[in-house]
Amino acid sequence: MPYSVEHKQMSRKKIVESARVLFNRHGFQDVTIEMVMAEAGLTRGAFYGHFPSKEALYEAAVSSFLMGRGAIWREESGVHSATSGAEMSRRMINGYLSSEHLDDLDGQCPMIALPSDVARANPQVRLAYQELLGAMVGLFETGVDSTTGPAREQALSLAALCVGGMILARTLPDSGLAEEVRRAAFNTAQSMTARQ
Amino acid sequence: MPYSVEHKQMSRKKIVESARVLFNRHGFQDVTIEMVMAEAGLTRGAFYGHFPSKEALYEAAVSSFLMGRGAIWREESGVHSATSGAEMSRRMINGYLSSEHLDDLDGQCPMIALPSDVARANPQVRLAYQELLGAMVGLFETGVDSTTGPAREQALSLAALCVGGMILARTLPDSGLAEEVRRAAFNTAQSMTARQ
DNA sequence: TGTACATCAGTGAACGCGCGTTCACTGATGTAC
DNA sequence: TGTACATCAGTGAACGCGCGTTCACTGATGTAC
Repeated sequence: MPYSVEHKQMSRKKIVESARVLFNRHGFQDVTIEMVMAEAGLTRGAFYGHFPSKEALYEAAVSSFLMGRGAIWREESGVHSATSGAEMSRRMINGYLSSEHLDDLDGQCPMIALPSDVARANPQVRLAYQELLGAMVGLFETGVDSTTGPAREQALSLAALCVGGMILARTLPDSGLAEEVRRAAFNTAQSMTARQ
Repeated sequence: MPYSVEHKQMSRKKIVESARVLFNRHGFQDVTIEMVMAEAGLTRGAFYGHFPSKEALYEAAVSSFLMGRGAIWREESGVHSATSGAEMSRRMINGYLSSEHLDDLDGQCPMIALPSDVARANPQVRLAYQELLGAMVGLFETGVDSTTGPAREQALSLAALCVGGMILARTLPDSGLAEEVRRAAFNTAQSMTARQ
């Protein structure tokens, strides 16, 4: 047998990782397979040994966020400790609507980086996006102020506020205004968590 | 002199209108100049008599929303009548977060249709986007519940909620979940307007 | 231990196609006289 | 009023370039004997 299976899996992982970063920064269409493969230390032709098409890579890249940084975030929010839902939500909002996240073009959440790209992509890609939202809403559901309205409704709105605030802040050319939007969303989002 | 100046302006208007609809539906990159010109009843070559480049058309298309349907919306919200700020905001939210707006791929607000495209476009295009947001925030500023926090902060958050909710609803492949997000954002947004 | 061989991840040149842009030309309009 | 002419919006073929995808080939790995 040639090489080891692990070797090929390692290449695949590098390709997905490069793709996630490049797609986040430049969007789906402006990134070429050549760019992704070069970033992964390989050449163009090898790509089709790992993925059937560029769109298949897109799906893998969006999904990978959930297992990568998304998992770290949930961990840091206290998902596996005895942290209350409200405290978890506050921590998540703290990270998600932070200026660090706004500046992190490479590592940002794909929900912020790629909304209109994904809206026009195939169903698999959109499903990967939906799973990201599902993870966020699931966390928020345990931490919103349910005296104001149904917890699920509050959680969905809170997610829309977080994602929407960051998308707007990312898109506005006036960085002062962008920062103002981020801060406003941050404050309002925090006020939607249960106080205790 | 050949033709009339009005004739050329009419062509230009048709081009921008076709572009706005097509960009809204397919995004910037998937729309070709050929498609835009065909929709406007012209041929490819004529384009460069009106615009120096495809990006220049992009800017014009985003801007045109403000003068077109955007103006109608503000009118319908009661901008020029004696309607209270809160009532105006409620009407705007009613239209913006409506299921009709969610289904209107051609006529929708570009803030929803094109966020990640615009985020990577040139500063002029981003400025056109910013002006759309500015118009929305300006209207909301007079109508939010300012007992909860500064009116401007509330207005910015409300805009983020409206735009974010619609972007998510548009992107999710599960239309049931999409509708749930739209409804949640709608209810939360309405509850953020001043009651009186 | 050493040599022949099979496997297959990766290489890199080439193919096809599409699209933004250019440009020489057309023909409708309306002015000049 | 009628005819020649200047203007320029629009036409459509062609150009160039880039990128997704294909494919014949290479060479490193490790097994067979």
